[in-house]
Parts: sequence; C-alpha cells; structure tokens
Amino acid sequence: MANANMPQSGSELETPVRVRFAPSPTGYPHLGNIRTALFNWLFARRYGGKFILRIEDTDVARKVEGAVEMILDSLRWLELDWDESPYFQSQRLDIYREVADRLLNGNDAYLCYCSPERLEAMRQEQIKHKQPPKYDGRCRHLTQQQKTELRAQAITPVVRFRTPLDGETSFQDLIRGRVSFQNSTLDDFVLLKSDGYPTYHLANVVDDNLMAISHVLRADEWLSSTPRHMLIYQALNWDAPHFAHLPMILGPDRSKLSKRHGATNIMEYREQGYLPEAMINFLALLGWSLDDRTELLTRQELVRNFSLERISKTAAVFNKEKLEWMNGVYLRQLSPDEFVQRATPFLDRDLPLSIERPLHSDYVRQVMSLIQERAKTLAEVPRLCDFFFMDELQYEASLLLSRGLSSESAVEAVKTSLRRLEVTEVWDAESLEEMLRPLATELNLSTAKFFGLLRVAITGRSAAPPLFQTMAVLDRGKCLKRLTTALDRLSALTQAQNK
RNA sequence: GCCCUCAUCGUCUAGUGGACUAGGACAUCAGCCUUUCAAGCUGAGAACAGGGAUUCGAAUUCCCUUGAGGGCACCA
Repeated sequence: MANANMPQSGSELETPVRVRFAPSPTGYPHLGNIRTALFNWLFARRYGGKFILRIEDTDVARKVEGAVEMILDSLRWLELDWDESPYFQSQRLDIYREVADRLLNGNDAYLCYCSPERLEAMRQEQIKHKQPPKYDGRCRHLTQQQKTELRAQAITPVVRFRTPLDGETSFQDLIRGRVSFQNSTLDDFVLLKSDGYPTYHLANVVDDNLMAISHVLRADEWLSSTPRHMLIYQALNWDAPHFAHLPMILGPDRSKLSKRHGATNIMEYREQGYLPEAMINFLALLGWSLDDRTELLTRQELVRNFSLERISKTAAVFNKEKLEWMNGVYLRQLSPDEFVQRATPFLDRDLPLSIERPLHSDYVRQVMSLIQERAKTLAEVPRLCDFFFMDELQYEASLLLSRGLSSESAVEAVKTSLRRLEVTEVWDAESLEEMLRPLATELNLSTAKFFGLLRVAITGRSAAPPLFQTMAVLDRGKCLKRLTTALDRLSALTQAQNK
C-alpha cells in the first residue's frame, strides 16, 4: 500500500493534520455518514490534528428542515467533538463566486447557457444510443457574437469547468494506491449553478484549500469525482490534500445505504437503546481492525491504535446481530448505578402509563440488578421488567400448567405455598429458597414444574429473572396477592374444564 | 452503455510468498451449567469466485473471465 505520505507520528508530520466531516443537510445522518465522521475524528485525535465540521448546504432545493441539528446531535451523542465551529457553505457564496471568476478569467471555465430541458433531452438521447451521458460542450466554443446574443436573452448562465479533452488525471489514494482516469471520459461539469450557489465540486475544493485540509477521508462513492477535483486544484495552482477513500457500508441487500434499509437515522439507534460507546466500537470495526482477534476496544484504545494502513478496501455489510451482541457486552460492563441511570429514561418512556411516576428509585435499582445481564438494548428493559411495576398481571391461566402439570396438583401446590409463605419470617431470596425447595419434594413435584408454576403466578410469564430473587424484590404482599390470583384463575380453569 | 473500485466462512474480519491441515468475532447447531430466561463454558459445521501465468513454493504477485459495488445532474 502506498503510504509514503502518511504521518507516522506527531513529530514527523510534514504539515499538521486537519481533517473535516462535511455532511450535507439533505437528510438525516446514517450509519455510513457517521462512520466517516468517526474515522476522521479518530485520525485527527490519533495524530494530534484538528477535526473540522463543515455543513455543505449548497443545495437549496433538497435542504431538509432539522437536518443540521440532527447532525450536530448525532456527533454530540457519540462525543465526536469538533475543533472549529461549524462552517456553512451557504454563508461563503462570495468566496466561491470569486474563485469561479478566477477560473473564468484563466480560461479554465466558461459560461454555459444551455437550458435544463435541453440538457435532459440530450442525456436521454445519449442513453438511448447507449452513449455515456456527458455534456456535449455546446457552449465551450461560443463565438464572441454568440456570447453577446445569449447574454442579451437574459438567461442566467452556469459556469462550467473546461476539462482537458485528452491526457489523464491520476492521484495517489492512501487506501487504494494510484488511481487514473482518462480525461476524455470526464465532461465539462458545472462549478457554479444559476442560483449563484457552487456545486459540490467547486465548494469542496475551495474550502478544503482555504481550511488547509491535509487529508480528505471520505466514502468510496466520491472516488470517481476525485479527478474533477484534481483538475480544479491544478487549474488554481493549489496543492491537493491527500485522499483516502473509505470502503462503503452497504445494506443487507448489498446496496448503498438508504431509507429503505430501516433505521436510517443514526439517532434512532439511541431511541432503540444502543449505547454510544458500543456504537463507536462497532462502527470502528466496520472497515478497520486492530488485529486478528480484538473486538472490544475503548475509545482511548481506538484513538491510540487507529491508522489508515489498517482500513480495508472492501465494502462492508452492516450486521445488526453483532451490534446487538456488542451492546449487550457494554450493558453488562456498566456499574449497577450507571445501568440504572441509563435505563431510567427508557423506563419512564415505555413502562405502561398506568404506573405511577416518578418511579421509586430504590425499587428500580433492585429490579435493574436482575435485568442488567438480560438486556441487549436499553429499549427492551421496560418489557423485561414491567411485571415488577404492574398491579394486575395479564396471562392465560393455561400458562400455569406447563410441562404437563395437572390442575389438581397446581392448585395444591399454590395453596400450600401460600400457607407457608404467609408465615415465613424473613423475606429474602435465600430464605425463600430454603423454604420452597424442600416443598417441591414434599409436593412430589420436580423443581422445574413447581418453580415454573410459581414463576408464572408471580411474573405472569415463563421466562423471567430467577424466581427467589424476583420474589424478594417484589414484597410479600404482592407475592401473596399474585398467588391468590393464580389460585382463582386455576379454579376458574378447572370449572371450565369440568363443564 | 462508459468509467472507477473491490473480491477469504451467511456477516464483520486476520492474513503483505513458506510458520495456513487459512485464525478470531457475530450468527447457527450440539453439549455442559441450571427453577425458566439470560450470561458463561466446551465443541461442531462454515470461506481463499473461476481460469491461466510467475515461482522450488501462492489466499498472498501478474493477466483474463465472472461477480459485486460506486459514479456518469444547474444532488451531495
């Protein structure tokens, strides 16, 4: 791999590292956008450089309300802090105009009066004839007289770059090596639109130069526009930054990430209960690896070890199961207090409204200690523990009779349990187990059947945290009440069966 | 259609000519643990796209084919 230009350590840098994340507010940021932001951030932090945020809002028509805030919120959520307050290209129009004029004066650009309709028709025609769609250059060689006439028609022209007709343009990509393009396959692309806004190509080059960007780390989809950018740099006599085109993140169908791939907006992962530290770890491993075995890395470890050499060239399919697993690992690593703190907003949000707020924090703490190792996301915490908070449990009476338990022995078992529990002195998990385990033998039931029965009676479900701990957290009153209810449901069931 | 890029288990990846009977992780399956679930532990199956060439020796280098992705706007 060609890494001659890559910084080896802070002291050997030819120029300070300055990278940027340059999203356009035409949509909400998704996994791919954020992965790009992360790699830029890691690169800046690794080499003691600057991470710059630039909003590329040069498309007035496609601007999405709230997108800028969403971008900033995403970066804040993941703690990808930027060093220079966000730049907005829409506030720098005069700068691009000036550079466009300079290109015009140097004959590296020209005014084009072609209507969008003509261009569209031209493209259709080219596609129909299986020709590559390219601007045909009609306005490239206008005579003085034609120019005067067109100017008189009050059409606002666009500025197009005068792409060399032959030769080739190549550049060194830090990840892919040398990449070359025949200029003849390029066309005279637009630099300045008729609304006075620059296109991506112009604004991008101008700002990267003005902001002294040293390395452009961007997604692979930009690779084919890089020769255009190189041509602009050359025409302006500017040094180009180093380029590194990152492998794309693909949806499960192996196509570019888009709305139809589900949770498109990165903030939805927060809603779904993913931890930012898990997101960072997971995203870092999409296209980068430390070695042949390390999966779990802290932010600090990522910063210390990140390097362009270890970025892979292959596009990666986003694998949600692995994210879930990793999130579970991070959840279990949290201290109990921290878990409570992180889970509480989700409990407030998703527990049934009938449950009184605010939740009792000591009680929540006890419940969470039983839930922490069972959750893969914070969003599933409420439904894992709602029975701890509810008054009435909804469940099918038949659920009490799993594993071939007869209703007669179930009734007997619940009755006996109730009698004993009513007089149990100490209500903690250990005492409860000491009392109930021998009872299974006494009732001539397997522990699986007996405890399974009690579990459904106490929690309303067949899968729950360990029975005795659950009973201990719920108080005696609640447990006895639930057992009584279970008894009622069992007799109702028996009566129904006998009819 | 043209241009560019990429190609190792289902998925993320390790691998930079010999240490590869190709390693790890997720997922899957089986077993253990166990009052259920989860976690944990043990184990299993699972890949170098195909064909040439270079070489004493190719997952690793080169070429071709195939496949995949991206780009070809007054969008970014």
